[in-house]
Amino acid sequence: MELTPLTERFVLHFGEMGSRWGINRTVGQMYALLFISPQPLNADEIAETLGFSRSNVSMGMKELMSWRLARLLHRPGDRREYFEAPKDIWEIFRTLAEEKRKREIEPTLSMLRDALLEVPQTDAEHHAQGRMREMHELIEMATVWFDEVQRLSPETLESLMRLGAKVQKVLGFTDKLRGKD
Amino acid sequence: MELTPLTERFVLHFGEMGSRWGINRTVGQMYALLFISPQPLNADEIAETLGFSRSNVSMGMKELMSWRLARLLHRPGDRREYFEAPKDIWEIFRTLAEEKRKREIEPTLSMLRDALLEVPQTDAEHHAQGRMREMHELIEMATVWFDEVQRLSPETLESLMRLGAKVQKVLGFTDKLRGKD
DNA sequence: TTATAGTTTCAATAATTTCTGAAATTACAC
DNA sequence: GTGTAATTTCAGAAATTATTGAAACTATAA
Repeated sequence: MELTPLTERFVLHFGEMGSRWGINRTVGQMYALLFISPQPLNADEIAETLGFSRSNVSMGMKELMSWRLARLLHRPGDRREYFEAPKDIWEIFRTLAEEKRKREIEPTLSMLRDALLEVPQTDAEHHAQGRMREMHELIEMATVWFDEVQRLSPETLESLMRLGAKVQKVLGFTDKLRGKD
Repeated sequence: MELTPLTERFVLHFGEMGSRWGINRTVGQMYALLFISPQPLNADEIAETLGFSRSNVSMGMKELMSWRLARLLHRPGDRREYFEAPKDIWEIFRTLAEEKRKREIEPTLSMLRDALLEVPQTDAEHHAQGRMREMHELIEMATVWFDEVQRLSPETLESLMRLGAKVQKVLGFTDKLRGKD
């Protein structure tokens, strides 16, 4: 498969951004390629298009599958494995949020929970525990919120998002909006 | 400054998680230390407590300041620079979200905007552009939403969060809740 | 079975990132 | 100004992470 200028730009960008997003360059490119591909691709096509080794593609796809950003499928009469990226952009959004939460938030939440069970031995520990409690409460609240909101249908979520800050008015909350900084 | 077992655990955890969060181990530890410290610390104290080189602390603090997760202050009669982490947990949350958006989302949004201006030359490009449009729309919507909601006071935001999915009921939206997968 | 296409593993190495110590710079007190 | 404490810079060393190619493994067709 040949990349057109437009698709190449997209793929290269995902490669560059990969490191900021916590995946590596080649995995970022592989995902971008799957995302824009009109049909599932097999590992050789991916390796050939992007110019990576076959083994790198194998490992990269494993990683993408662990993020649930790629799935495996087979075509009748072809024993190679094909990969595709989930189509529904809302599903991708949710999946990504779930995986990030599992990897980047849960471990910390769990560490905080443990730390809060300890009996502080010094003033310093007492203070530190207070800070940890604040952190724990915020993260806990945000994740519970996320859990609940995630169960809404994409349509409702979209309406809610489009409502934005106006939700506050509609609900009759009183609030002073913050200035731009 | 000596770390107690409780604070050491917290600091080491932030070091470990650092790489998943896009900062490195030592910067993660530095932030954790500042976060739980009851008073501002100078660079030597940080270096000594965590066992890093003085120059590493200098670079680390620069990075934390670029994330607005640390700020500089001076004490009368002491010419060293002291650092502290913002106290308000909501402010931290907002700051982090803003910085992540700037670094991890804006560049992609901008690439997508450019790509969507191009006239597709082939079927493949046409399809790819369609996918990019979906991605762009979702990100755009989410960031506009975030902009607006961010202007709410922490109190309102907290009420809203505690409302969770019930917001949908209160607003009279009809929606079927999604099962747990 | 066996042959072989397809996939994965893994040790070696390439590339990148992190961290340090020494030198340079800056800021302040005298 | 000069001297010194504090900070930053930066080149190289150390550590980590990414990538490859060859070998091992697996599944299927003949």
